[in-house]
Order: sequence, then structure tokens, then C-alpha cells
Amino acid sequence: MDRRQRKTREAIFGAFVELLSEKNFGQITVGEIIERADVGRATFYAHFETKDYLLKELCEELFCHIFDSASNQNTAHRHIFDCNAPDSVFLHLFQHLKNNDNNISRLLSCPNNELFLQYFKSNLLQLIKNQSPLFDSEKSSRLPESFWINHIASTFVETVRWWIDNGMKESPETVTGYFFSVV
Amino acid sequence: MDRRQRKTREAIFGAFVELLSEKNFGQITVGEIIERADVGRATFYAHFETKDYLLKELCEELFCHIFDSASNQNTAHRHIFDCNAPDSVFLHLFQHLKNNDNNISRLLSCPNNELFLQYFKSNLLQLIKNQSPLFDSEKSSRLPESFWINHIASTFVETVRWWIDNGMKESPETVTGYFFSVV
DNA sequence: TCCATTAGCGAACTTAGTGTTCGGTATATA
DNA sequence: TATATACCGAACACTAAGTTCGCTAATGGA
Repeated sequence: MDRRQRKTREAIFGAFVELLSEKNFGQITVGEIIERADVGRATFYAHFETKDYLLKELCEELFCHIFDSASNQNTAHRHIFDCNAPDSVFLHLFQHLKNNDNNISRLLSCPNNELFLQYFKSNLLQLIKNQSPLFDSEKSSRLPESFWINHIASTFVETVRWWIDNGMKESPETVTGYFFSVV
Repeated sequence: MDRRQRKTREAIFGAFVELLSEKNFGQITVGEIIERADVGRATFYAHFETKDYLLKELCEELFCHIFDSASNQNTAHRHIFDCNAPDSVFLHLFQHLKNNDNNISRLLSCPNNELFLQYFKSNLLQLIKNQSPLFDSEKSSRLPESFWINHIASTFVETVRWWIDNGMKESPETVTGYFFSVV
């Protein structure tokens, strides 16, 4: 990748993340992004089709390593529902949010975050789907699989939302415990 | 209320609901609404501050009777968690959605529905909050009340979303059963 | 029935944001 | 060094939101 391209891309991501620490995704305009990033309007659109794609690509950069490493755990036969596992994906995600690198939590907490939530949730759905054969409980056997999977992913996302909205006072370990008590 | 005002208001609601049966809330413009309703632009803004307020007022008209009657049930000491009660609020809500008067389900299913979901969820939160003293289980005693309440409301909303997205094949009774199995 | 009030009309207008185009300049890579 | 291309910047078309105002007509009370 051309060094100029890389620099521009990083400048845009940087400006975007900075703006996310100040306001909601929906309130941020392309004009603001390019002003902070100090790039031309045409340049922005050369890199990202729309503002929504920018968000999507940012998400991927921030979270793909977690989801990827989680997928790899599959092969090790240690699954994501093991709440005591120190490398539980869910715990890992809560910790990552707590660190709040790049103001990730802003993305989830405020209204108008559907796009990000969708990205997050669809990744979770995929992950859980792959794991579901490993998981059978009295509950899951009584319910349609798609309902059950959707329920777990939704509950995770809503737990995160609750946690952030309440100031993230609890430790990642505690909130992971809450999560596992209700699913 | 002036007859002219009433007519205009109804024309706007009608056009809005009609448009909701064709596309998402976010895709509908004020221009389209006033064209269908056959009212002037200024008239629209005389009635509704913004498109968001229009949605809010529509929601209130569609659902306030359910939430109001649910609140009244409190005094009768029969509470919303009684899944066998034929007048369970949750069952009532599922039935109302199934009837789909005024294309309500469109409001919940598609993306870009945060506003409506928020309205819906905040009403549920209020309702559950009032009921929560009546409800104590092994689960709820272990968890912070706000987490627990939020979990129930979220799960309901997400169950509705799942149901609609999957074509509402199940009966309201069945889906109420699913809901009660996971909370 | 009359009349003051007020809802609605419609058309023009401001503001704001999105996304595109294009010729010129600077920088990277081979 | 030469060619390709990323970037600039400024203008442009377009869409939608929300406002303004003078005029008309319906309404509801006396």
C-alpha cells in the first residue's frame, strides 16, 4: 500500500475516533472528519464510499483480532460458554471495552449506533452458531436454535450497553458473571 | 380541537403509516409525507416539530392503551410475570403486534428503528420497575436490580425483533412461551 | 348571521450536508 | 529519471430540513 494512502487512511481514522469521543456517530459529518484529518473531500471519498463504510472498516480494525482468535479457539475444543475460562471471548470483549482504546465504548453506548451494533451482533451470531453444537442445556433443547442463538448475542450486546450506560463501574470479570447468570 | 386540525393530523398519520408499510422510517422524508397527506409543508411543521416527534406521537397513540391497562393491573396484585395469565402484558403485546394494525411491526423490524425501540423499551422498563418487588427469584436476588430489569426489557424487545425478522410464524402464545423460558 | 380568530396554503428561501468532477501538483515506486 | 497515481482545492449538482410571509378560507362563539 502506498505510503500516502496509508497516511491518509490513518489520519481519517484518527480524526473519526477523536470526533467519536466528543459526539455520536450520527452527529458527525464528513466535513468535520476531513477538516480534522486535514485531507480533501475528494480524498475521503476515494478511501471510503460513505461514512457508514468508514465506521464498518474501523470496527473491523478494532475487533477482528478478537473474533478471529475466538474462531481459532474452536479447534481447541474449549468453547466460549465456559465462563471460567480466562480466555472466554466474552470476558475478552468486556476487557477490551474497558480499556476503551480508541473510544470504542462511545460506539456502543449512545443512540444512533445501530450500524455498529449490527456489526458486533452479526459477528457474535456467527461465533455462537459455530459453537452451538458444543452447547446443550435443558434450555437450548426446548427452543429453536435461531431463537436461542439470537438471544445470547442480543443479551451480550444489551449487557454491554447497560454496563457502559451505567459508567462501567463493575470489573470485566463481574459483568461477565452477570452475563453468564442470565443466558 | 379544531376540526381542521384533527383532519390534518389524521391525514399526516395516515400518510406516515402508509409509507411505513413501504419503507423504513429513516428512508421516509417529510416531503413524501406531506405529498401523500396532501398538506402544506408549513402545516406539517405546525403540527410536529420534527419527523422524530411524529413517530413518537404515533407510538403513543398505538401503544399507550396497552401500557396504561398494564399499569392498572398492578393494583390487582396479578403481576406481569405470570406467564399463564391470559392477560399477561407480554402476551398482549405479542398479540397486538401480530394483528399489525397500522403496520406497527415495520417499526420494530428494520434497522434505523432506534427511536421506536427506545420508546418501547422505556415503557417496559417503567412497567417492570413497578412490578419488580413482586418478583423475586434465585436469579434476581443475585443481580443488581437495574441490570435485571434492563435484561428483561431488552430480551422482550429482542424477542420481538427476532420474531418479526423470521416472519412471525409462531403464534403469540408460542413466542410468549419462548420469552418466558429465557428470562 | 356576522365577525374575529386561526388553520392552512404555497411558494420562495436559507441552511446544511452529501457525493462528484476536474485540472494541476507533489510524491512514490520501478 | 520517468511514469503512474494519490492528493489538493474549489466549484458544482443535488437532496432534504426547516422557516417565512402574505393570502385565503374554514371555524366557532356572540
